[in-house]
Amino acid sequence: MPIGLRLSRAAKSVSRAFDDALAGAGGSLPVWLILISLKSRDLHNQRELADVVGIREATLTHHLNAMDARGLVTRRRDPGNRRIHLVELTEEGEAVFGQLRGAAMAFDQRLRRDLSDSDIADLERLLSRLQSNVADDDPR
Amino acid sequence: MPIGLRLSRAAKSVSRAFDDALAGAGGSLPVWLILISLKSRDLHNQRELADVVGIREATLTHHLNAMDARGLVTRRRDPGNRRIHLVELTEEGEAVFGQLRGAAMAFDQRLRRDLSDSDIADLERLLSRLQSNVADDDPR
DNA sequence: TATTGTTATACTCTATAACTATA
DNA sequence: TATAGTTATAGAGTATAACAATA
Repeated sequence: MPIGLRLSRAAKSVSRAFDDALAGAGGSLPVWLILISLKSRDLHNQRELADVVGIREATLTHHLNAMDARGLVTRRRDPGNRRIHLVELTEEGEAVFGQLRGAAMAFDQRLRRDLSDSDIADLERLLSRLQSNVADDDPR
Repeated sequence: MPIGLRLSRAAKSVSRAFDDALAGAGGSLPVWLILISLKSRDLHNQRELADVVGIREATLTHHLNAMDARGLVTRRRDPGNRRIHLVELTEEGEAVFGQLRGAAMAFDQRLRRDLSDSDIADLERLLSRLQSNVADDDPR
């Protein structure tokens, strides 16, 4: 079987299970990616955030609007450069982040079941290889 | 980094590149999965086809409608059990299948670049493990 | 003019529920 | 009643293009 198809099928199963886990904790994959990016990286504008998450700026705006409506984030102008919107987590946003992190960690435990550290290292190495093998054709 | 996130990111990159490759050959992932399933398996009804592809029956009907409109497949009643619709490739469907197979094989070559047979075997083993680790929660 | 982000719009994939036809 | 498939509808995620605000 083509390795792309194999990866695609595994990723579909795993992604769906992960989506379910995140949904059970009040989130979704894009919301989780946005929250964890905001928490763990020093991002200077929405363009960088969109890049990290792997989506377009307009798509990010769409998600931020929904997260704003849910009270998870606020956007305010950067006084130093008023074109830039500083995205910040609200208290509710922090709470949801904690929930999702818990769900993601539990999911990770389940995923790693029966896998040794060296298995994980192999997997990460192989996934990185695959990713770099298509990188030239995936400039998004 | 959580292994689910790592897989998710790799799969996103690879899937997008694969989608692009298939789109360049006149198809898409679901169309390719449906065509290859029809060609390589002995399926008895649409329920089985949907299962193999990993989608719902109604979702499959949606794709078959589009493929029918494009002239890739025909559906006719099974004379032995008129509830069953036999899905068959048209000449055009065969041609598109060939195109997509070519694109998929070329993509696979690119994906395997610098990977040994044993790397591929490792990857398949690890992906299978991940898949089985979430299988109980992914009955779709 | 260039940069940052939003709005408007639309597409793809997916799903659930209700339905038709057949057994 | 049960099975096979379709239709109707909707929702999530994504994208492009045109726009407004700021520099």
